[in-house]
Amino acid sequence: MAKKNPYHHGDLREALIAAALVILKDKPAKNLSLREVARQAGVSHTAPYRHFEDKADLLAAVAEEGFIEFGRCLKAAVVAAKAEPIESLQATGEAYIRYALEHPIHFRVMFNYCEIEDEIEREIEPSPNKSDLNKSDRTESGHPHSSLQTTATETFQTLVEVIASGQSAGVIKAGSPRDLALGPWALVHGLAMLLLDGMLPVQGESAIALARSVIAANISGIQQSKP
Amino acid sequence: MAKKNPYHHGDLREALIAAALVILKDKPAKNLSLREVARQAGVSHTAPYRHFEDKADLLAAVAEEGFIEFGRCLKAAVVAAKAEPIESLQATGEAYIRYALEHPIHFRVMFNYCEIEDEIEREIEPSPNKSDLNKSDRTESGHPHSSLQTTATETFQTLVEVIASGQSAGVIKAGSPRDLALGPWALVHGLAMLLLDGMLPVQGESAIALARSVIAANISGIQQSKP
DNA sequence: TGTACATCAGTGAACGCGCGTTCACTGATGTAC
DNA sequence: TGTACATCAGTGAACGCGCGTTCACTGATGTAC
Repeated sequence: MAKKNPYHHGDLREALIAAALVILKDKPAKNLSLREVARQAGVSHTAPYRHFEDKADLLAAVAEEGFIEFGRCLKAAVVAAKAEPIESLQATGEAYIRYALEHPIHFRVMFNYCEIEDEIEREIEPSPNKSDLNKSDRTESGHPHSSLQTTATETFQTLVEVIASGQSAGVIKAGSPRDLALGPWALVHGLAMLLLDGMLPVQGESAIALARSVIAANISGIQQSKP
Repeated sequence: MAKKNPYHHGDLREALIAAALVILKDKPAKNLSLREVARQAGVSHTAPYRHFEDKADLLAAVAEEGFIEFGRCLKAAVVAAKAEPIESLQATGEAYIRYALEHPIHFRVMFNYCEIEDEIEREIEPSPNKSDLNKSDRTESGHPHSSLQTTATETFQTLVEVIASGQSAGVIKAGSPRDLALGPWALVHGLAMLLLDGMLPVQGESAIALARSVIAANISGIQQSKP
């Protein structure tokens, strides 16, 4: 119904995340303030505190949203490649790059988040009697936002499973699937970072094409050599 | 001679860079303020302005220092590997990882710098009559700190040259050396990032060992297949 | 259906803080004579 | 060797700003009776 100025927003939490994304479009990941987010969302500067503990909490929400969609993209790529492991590996790599290029804001928040988190932890840790600091939305591991870590790890699992099924099919060489997955992962991750940082003189679809060939070369390095 | 409290510092510029590195050890790359750097260096908070235009200028100096040492490490690796191109490639990759792990602060500043720079540029650009903004220490390209970009590009050249010499020796497959270099570069870069961000459950020498095997697999993907 | 009340999302004034930046200054150092 | 002066690195008070955080509040909504 979208009333003009409703006192109650409806879904301010989502609106704040959306506002953060708008702001992050214009300025680099850091430096965004909760006040600015509130301003962008058109609410008072204290309203965000009803939904997020602090800035890191908001960014964690952005990152989590990102990881969920990211995981969806990677899995979709595997599905689209049917049961062909090598094809799946190639498709997953491309999907990785494509996601990074199409959602640069999310991607940066997702993978630069640890820095912010480190800082928060350092600020908290000085007083070691932590029992009174255990806020309700912290998970049991004691690590704030470790559900985020879990999501990230699960995403990587997609790749590990593809490798494992490639080994079963005899097209990928033997070894720990985790270790074997690391190469492709690092490759696409590094490529994504370099592309986002503008270190490479390519953009758009030609960046995808470049990624495709680089990924292909990398995959051939872990393939089972044919007799 | 180290007088107690000399009015003139001697080499405040270097001292400020060193102070920044100390601060960056404790807190993530962002958020450091020139005031804090001055405090750490034991000078008044306006003193840094004698040597750096602003925070980005100081960070650019850190990054440049990093790139110089980084380039030195990579070239040393090539030299140590004599004229063996595959060996050189492997050694360069290892040196890349080793540098990142041993100089995490520099490495992060070097490769996250673009974000800061973007922000600075956006702040400057709104007024398009740029002639009065051309500070003397900006290079002719108009891009602030583009000497930094140059240094970064030159560093990458080390890798391209190794690829090219590998092609001459017939041990690396044909194609644009630049494109072929991109895979190994992205791989080691991504690996370095993932390691620094603590996304992988390895540390120290075992991280190097892991890197070694991942790099080896990657190299085999661009080798000339033997008849 | 109406009334009374609890709940809680969002408000806005107020605070203290660290920051970047300015500006007139101070005092060490180098140089000309 | 001594004096006078220019230079400029570093000082410290002052400013305005946006931030995070607090706190008593307001008013919309849901529920019990």
